[in-house]
Amino acid sequence: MALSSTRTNASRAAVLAFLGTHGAASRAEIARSLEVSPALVTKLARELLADQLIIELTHSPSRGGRPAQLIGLASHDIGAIGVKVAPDHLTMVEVGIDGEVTHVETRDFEASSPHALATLVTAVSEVVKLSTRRTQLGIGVGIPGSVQEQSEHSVNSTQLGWTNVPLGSALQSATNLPVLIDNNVSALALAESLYGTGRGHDHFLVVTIGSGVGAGIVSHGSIIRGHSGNAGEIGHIPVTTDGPVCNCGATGCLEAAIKEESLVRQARSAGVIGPHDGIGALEVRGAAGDPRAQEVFANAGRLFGRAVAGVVNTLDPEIVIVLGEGAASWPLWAAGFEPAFRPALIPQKRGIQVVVEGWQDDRWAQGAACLILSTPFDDAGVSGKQGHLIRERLTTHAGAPS
Amino acid sequence: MALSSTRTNASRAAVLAFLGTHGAASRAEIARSLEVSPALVTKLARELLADQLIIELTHSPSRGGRPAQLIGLASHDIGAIGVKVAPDHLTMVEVGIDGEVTHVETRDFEASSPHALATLVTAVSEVVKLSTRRTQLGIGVGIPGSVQEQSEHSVNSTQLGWTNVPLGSALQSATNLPVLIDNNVSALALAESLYGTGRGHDHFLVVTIGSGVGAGIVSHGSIIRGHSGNAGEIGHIPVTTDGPVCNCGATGCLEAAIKEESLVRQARSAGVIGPHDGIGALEVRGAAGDPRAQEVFANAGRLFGRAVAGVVNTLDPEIVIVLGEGAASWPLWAAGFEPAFRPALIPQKRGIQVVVEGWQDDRWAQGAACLILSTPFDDAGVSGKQGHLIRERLTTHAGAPS
DNA sequence: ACTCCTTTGTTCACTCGTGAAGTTACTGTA
DNA sequence: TACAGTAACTTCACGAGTGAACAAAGGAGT
Repeated sequence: MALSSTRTNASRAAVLAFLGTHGAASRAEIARSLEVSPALVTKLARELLADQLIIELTHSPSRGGRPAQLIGLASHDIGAIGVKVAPDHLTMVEVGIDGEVTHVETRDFEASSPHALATLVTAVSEVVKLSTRRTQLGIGVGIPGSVQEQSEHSVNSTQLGWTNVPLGSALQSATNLPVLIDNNVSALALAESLYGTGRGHDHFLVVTIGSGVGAGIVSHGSIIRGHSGNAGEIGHIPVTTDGPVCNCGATGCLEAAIKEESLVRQARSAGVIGPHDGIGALEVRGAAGDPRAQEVFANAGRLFGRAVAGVVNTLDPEIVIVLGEGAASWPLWAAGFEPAFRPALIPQKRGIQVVVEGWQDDRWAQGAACLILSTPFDDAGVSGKQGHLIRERLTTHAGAPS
Repeated sequence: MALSSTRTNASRAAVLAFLGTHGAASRAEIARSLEVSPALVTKLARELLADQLIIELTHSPSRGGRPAQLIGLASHDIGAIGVKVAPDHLTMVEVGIDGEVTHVETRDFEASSPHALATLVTAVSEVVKLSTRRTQLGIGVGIPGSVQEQSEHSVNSTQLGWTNVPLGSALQSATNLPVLIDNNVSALALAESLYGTGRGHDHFLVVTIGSGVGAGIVSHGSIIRGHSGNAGEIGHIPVTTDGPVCNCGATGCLEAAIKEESLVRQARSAGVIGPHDGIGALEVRGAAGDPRAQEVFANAGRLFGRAVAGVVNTLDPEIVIVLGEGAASWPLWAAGFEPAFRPALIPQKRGIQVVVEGWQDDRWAQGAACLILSTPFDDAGVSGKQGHLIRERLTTHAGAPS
């Protein structure tokens, strides 16, 4: 076994990952989805069967031809760890290879503390240790910021106040698992394309609203990261000529105008909520029918709508997915969003579908875990050495108990 | 030969195209640029030498190791035709495989005429017939609009008033050459990445100003086209809440505010130029120092700067290239552009390079020709059957005269 | 029951491309 | 002048993946 581990056999891993994310499938279906020849899938399936990594299931009813022989994973006891790093808390999840979250854990965290890195490593290590799953493929981390050298170590994030923090190598040496780190919204987009609404769409946009504003861009089936990993920073699209000064230094940024903190400030100074009330109180007011509260959201919706329209015109996605803490109060946003958004699109795009997803807090962390689960599909090998390790774990340790 | 033509040998074509676009190079350099192994280049070079498609040139001086043996194309008498289709005129060029324009021809054209298609086909056929070049790889066409099914036939363009015009098949059957059609700005971006400033950059933005406003997006080395081929329509980013009604039906579109026609209208109603003067007169006024004319351009520059800043924040390109008829008067635009653009960027991007290219009118058509010249590099085979034909022509007909 | 059609899955010969190891031909240094 | 260092190129054995042809297993119409 030690000798044969040199050959990584990328497509073996891809087949396993496909069966995990998609569920049982026929050889023909796998070949079509992974865009390889049926001949290859036959060969791979034979090998994987011999290694007891997959099993043959029932035949599915024929649709005018030979009925398909479904194959599925021999063991679903495979998964990954996902970590969301926020300025004030950590969320860690364990997910199965089918994307389902099986364990959630949230802890307070102070990103600006000098012990932040050590605290994070300890917390993640504990989650790894506590896991009952037989095989963990790796640890995915989503951060509000960018990563130098995709899949490599150092992390930069203005929101966290981190510059060149060697998060990757620290986690890796502590847990002995492969580690991938990426921007949190990009990770979310990845999750949508594997398990969510983005499935089957080659071009879509994930936009998030909440404590910040961001976008994950999927084009031609893969994530757009940009030259320095900063793609998707739609929070700093200029939308007004006045408005508050953003912490990026500019005036009129989308984010400065519509992030939660800003909505709260507007509402407080207008006397809609008390000087110590937060976004929750504002939402309650709006839902209860207070027109001044509703106007705060509607105004944010209008600005957001115009900005997103610009992005849609520029990138031509097939659908737009709205996510984030703020999505919970979308009905309030929508009053301003829809009338601002649609008319500002080019005519061909005015019918574009906008999907608002119910928000669960663990979604970010689940997205981070998808960094791991999606590597086997990464033809270009962007994930480099870590990706290699993940594929190796998948094709080696994922067999049925013998 | 007929038998061996079944194997297309994609990388043979890629090597030839690389030598054409890049100039003579060593095997090692080719391997690095095309991201293949040196072993493969050795093998391919041997074959191509045997077929007399390439020749060995001088050794280049060593830089501390074995000196590189340069190889170059046996014949540079290879080229392509590029066609720019505008509402009122056609520009056709012949370019060499090195990207140089060797022949230009412009004709009046009425896109809305019922005979438009026939006229276009005749004009292009004549250029093909007149060509003295021994091998034409194909015909590239750039249109202001989108193409259904990349590399296939039918064309949609609101600017031309065309819906599902079978331009591709018409040109192909008339000339018996491979034909590729694409959006004109995307084609321009392709030209920049092959022969221009974009060379060596994996992420850049080409923005054009003039009778319209558009963008070509290159990300991770390839053109972003979007779900329905409409990516890059930055002309309809909303930038003002008032402003003239755009012909897309919306109010406040970038294009409606800053296209030439709009600048002229503003200048006329302000009395800066006479009621029958055009953009040329306005530029002369501005260059001569008329502050009112300068303000028209500066205002356009401001709007443009803010919009482009939003796009840069969203896509994180490495450089921005400004092109188009309007680029000739860039100094006038710049007065408004720079102070609006830089501060609106996220801090990491404030140093981004903006390159303004001197404008030649045949540039669009040259870009279109690059659709043909770039196909050998198209790994994914987006260009489909036509791409196949082009590669075949390149590896078959491109030999030295025997 | 028979034929035709459709779709799935398999076999086989073959090409493309690679990694590893070695060879060639220079520059720079003791 | 010998030696190490460096980079370009070559050879070779091997694996991954494919196209083409075929076999298998059903449905639908007659």
